[in-house]
Amino acid sequence: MTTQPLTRNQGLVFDVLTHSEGPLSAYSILDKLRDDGFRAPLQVYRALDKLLEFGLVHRLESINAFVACAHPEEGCHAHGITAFTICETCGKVTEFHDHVIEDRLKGFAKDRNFKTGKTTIEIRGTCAGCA
Amino acid sequence: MTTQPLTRNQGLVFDVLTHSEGPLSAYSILDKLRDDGFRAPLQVYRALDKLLEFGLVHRLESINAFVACAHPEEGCHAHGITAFTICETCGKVTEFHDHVIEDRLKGFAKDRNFKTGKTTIEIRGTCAGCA
DNA sequence: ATGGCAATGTAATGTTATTACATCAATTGC
DNA sequence: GCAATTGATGTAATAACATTACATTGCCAT
Ligand SMILES: [Zn+2]
Ligand SMILES: [Zn+2]
Ligand SMILES: [Zn+2]
Ligand SMILES: [Zn+2]
Repeated sequence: MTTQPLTRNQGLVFDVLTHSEGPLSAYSILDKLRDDGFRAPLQVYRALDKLLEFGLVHRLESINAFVACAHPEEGCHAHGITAFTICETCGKVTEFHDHVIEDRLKGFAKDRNFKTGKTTIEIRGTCAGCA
Repeated sequence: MTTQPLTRNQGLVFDVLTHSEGPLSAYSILDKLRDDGFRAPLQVYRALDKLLEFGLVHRLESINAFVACAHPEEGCHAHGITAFTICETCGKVTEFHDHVIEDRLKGFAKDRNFKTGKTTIEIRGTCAGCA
């Protein structure tokens, strides 16, 4: 896999996400980068778009937030469908991959001639530490 | 299952969704109900909250939209986890339930003592008719 | 009748995301 | 070298989605 060098803005955003305890909204990323010259949401969204494309970051649809990939060495694209648990108390996110689920979803789509684009699997609840 | 009688606002919102070809955003529901006296987003969101609670409507997290349940007689709560395919071309939504996927997700959560709340499964892509 | 409760009306505000347009920097082809 | 192209950036404005706050209404049980 050929790794793209990140631009300054992409690097800054990725760094913020990597060092964050949990997922962040685009606007909280913006706030954290004010001192680095960020002024507008678009600077964040543009960087995020690229990072998503590279497989370095995931978007959590159910909470409108972004999180660094758990194994960015590979870029997550190699691993097929990504699923998440999201703790609603502490914000902790766990990323996992399940081939049975993936095969099942692919089978359903294939049976109906549905051409799959992006698949979202997110479990919201309470993690072991917060129970 | 005991069916709640819907209030006027709940009934109007449910009716709009039931007669819609595809999913609708809260604000487009609002627009369709102007003539019925709706003035503010909150009227829609409050009705939607109840309809979601009753299992008559689903929220599609990945597109910020709402859709009537495919089998509202039962209330969808009886059927466990609900998954969707969403056509990005025509907007068509198909609802399905898969016990293998459900068991697999429950197993993952149980293994980690993660207490599951709501689970989202959404496949975005292109339906057979739009391919 | 009245106290409690769910639903409603309305305004204001907060949060998330995109459009539009100008500028800058690196690369390519001549 | 130098125009043309391409990708990234800066900035402002606006659109789209959702919630908070507070007043009011209608209903039901005591
Ligand atoms: Zn990942
Ligand atoms: Zn937690
Ligand atoms: Zn349903
Ligand atoms: Zn379609």
